[in-house]
Amino acid sequence: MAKKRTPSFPKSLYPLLRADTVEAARALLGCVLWHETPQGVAAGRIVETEAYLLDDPACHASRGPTPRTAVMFGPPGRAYIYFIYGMYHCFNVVTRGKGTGEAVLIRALEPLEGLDLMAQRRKTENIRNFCNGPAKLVLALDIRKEQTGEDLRQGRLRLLAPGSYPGWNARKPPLIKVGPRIGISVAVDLPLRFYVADNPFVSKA
DNA sequence: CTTTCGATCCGT
DNA sequence: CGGATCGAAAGG
Repeated sequence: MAKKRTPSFPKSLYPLLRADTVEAARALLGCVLWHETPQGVAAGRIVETEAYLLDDPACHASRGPTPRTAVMFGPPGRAYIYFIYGMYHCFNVVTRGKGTGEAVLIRALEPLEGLDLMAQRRKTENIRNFCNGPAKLVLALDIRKEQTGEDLRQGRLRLLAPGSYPGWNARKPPLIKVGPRIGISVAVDLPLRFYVADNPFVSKA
């Protein structure tokens, strides 16, 4: 009988989250976002990210800490989830050390586990529409705003190593493409969006 | 207190 | 391309 592997946070990721947000945005591609609720587990591979930097007017933390963005100024590896457009939420991974407000927005996942739950929550049978957008993946995994501040190395909401599920060859990593960020009105031209080339689950090619 | 507007999604 | 929908944050 095969030994069942417990999903685990990639040890090498934490120093990177603390050190450099752009490198973190690249390194997060391929990692798995995993959420366990009373209904079961839903998980997907991260295929699209965006970096939000301190000196960047599009970054929520760029004008100093507020009640909403306080967690961005805390330790790395925590969840920052915010409410947007009156009806949606977006999920970020906090980066850098205490006092520095930066984060990586997770924009798209390739669905891996809990496809039935995702279909229910997203009210569609089309797998491509489960997690191909920042608010869509929050709905598909049923992530709540109250989970802001949770440590993504352990607990119900986790970041897992790329090898945690089949379908990722660390020896032959896919091409990473770079482009401008989406949905912002300032600093539009900065090349801070990263995505896996030729992946059908990215929100925009 | 009032106003503005947004790191989006969906149907047309 | 416009409508839905509401809280955070900036301004008076």
